[in-house]
Amino acid sequence: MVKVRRDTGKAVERLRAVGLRPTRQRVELASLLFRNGDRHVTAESLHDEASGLGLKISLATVYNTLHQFTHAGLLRQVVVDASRGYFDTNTGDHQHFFLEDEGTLIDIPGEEITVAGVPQPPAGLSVDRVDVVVRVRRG
Amino acid sequence: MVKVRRDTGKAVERLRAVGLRPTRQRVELASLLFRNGDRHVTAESLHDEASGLGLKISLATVYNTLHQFTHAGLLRQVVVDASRGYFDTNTGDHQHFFLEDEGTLIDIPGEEITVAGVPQPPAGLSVDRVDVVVRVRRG
DNA sequence: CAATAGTTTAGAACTATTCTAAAGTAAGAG
DNA sequence: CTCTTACTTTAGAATAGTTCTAAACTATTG
Ligand SMILES: [Mn+2]
Ligand SMILES: [Mn+2]
Ligand SMILES: [Zn+2]
Ligand SMILES: [Zn+2]
Repeated sequence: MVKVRRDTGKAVERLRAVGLRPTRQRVELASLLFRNGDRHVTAESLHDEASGLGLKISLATVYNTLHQFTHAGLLRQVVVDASRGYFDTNTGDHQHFFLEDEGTLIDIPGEEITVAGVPQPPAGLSVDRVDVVVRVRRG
Repeated sequence: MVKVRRDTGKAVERLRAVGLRPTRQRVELASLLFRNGDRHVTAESLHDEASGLGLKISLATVYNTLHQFTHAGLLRQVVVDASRGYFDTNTGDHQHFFLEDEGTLIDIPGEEITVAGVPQPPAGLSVDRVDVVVRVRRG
């Protein structure tokens, strides 16, 4: 008989696959982040969520973990707000609606949206990525 | 005989036109910002520039002034970096290259670049603006 | 188990930005 | 002009998000 608290197995595998030790904290955060579909979190929102579920983890570790996951390719960062950093579990080609009133992000699939007419970058530089943010408000 | 230290007259007019008192500090900053073509500044870069020219102005006033100019429609803000806020003297329709290594912005005219296929925003919300950031690096 | 490299964390430190409240100044009235 | 007042500037304190430090802890391997 195996005792399973949560769907922790997949998280452990996922961590091992990218060369990260499956510590309790990393497994718990990975479970929260990758359980369902795509998510957009800030360090503090994720920390609050974990704390609210009774998980014991420091904010510093949440920051460390989000960066490690990002460097491992499990997450990407999204810049939409000068005062908060967002992390996105969807690392594929896509763009965002940003609800300025709520501070929330909604994905726009990469197949739906297109950017045309990007001029050639200045000499010696190459395009790293093209980000589109559609800012929306009530009204 | 009129003593003119700088091209200060246009700045004074511009401030009066938007209902801002032409104080020494606002006139000096407006002169720096709007003298030549388009500029992209951070509060600190503008403060450094002013200080370097021997102008006496506090960083708090630079922040105040940049926000007042923005609210008056003389500037707009650009979000490209989670750790710094940029202000843009070009308030027209355009997008940006962001040189991630240097932290500098280059305009892309609005007529050159196009975004197609933006889905309808969620119910009750309307599009405020669409921002495109083309992130470029050496290589 | 023991040894060790990697990890977590409390709290200090940092950085960009905003706030406070006291001193200074532009603008209109007289 | 000069007075009066509302607006402005500013030094320094305060915030907020994030990173750093270094000491305690733990996953992994032999
Ligand atoms: Mn990083
Ligand atoms: Mn503002
Ligand atoms: Zn996304
Ligand atoms: Zn611009």
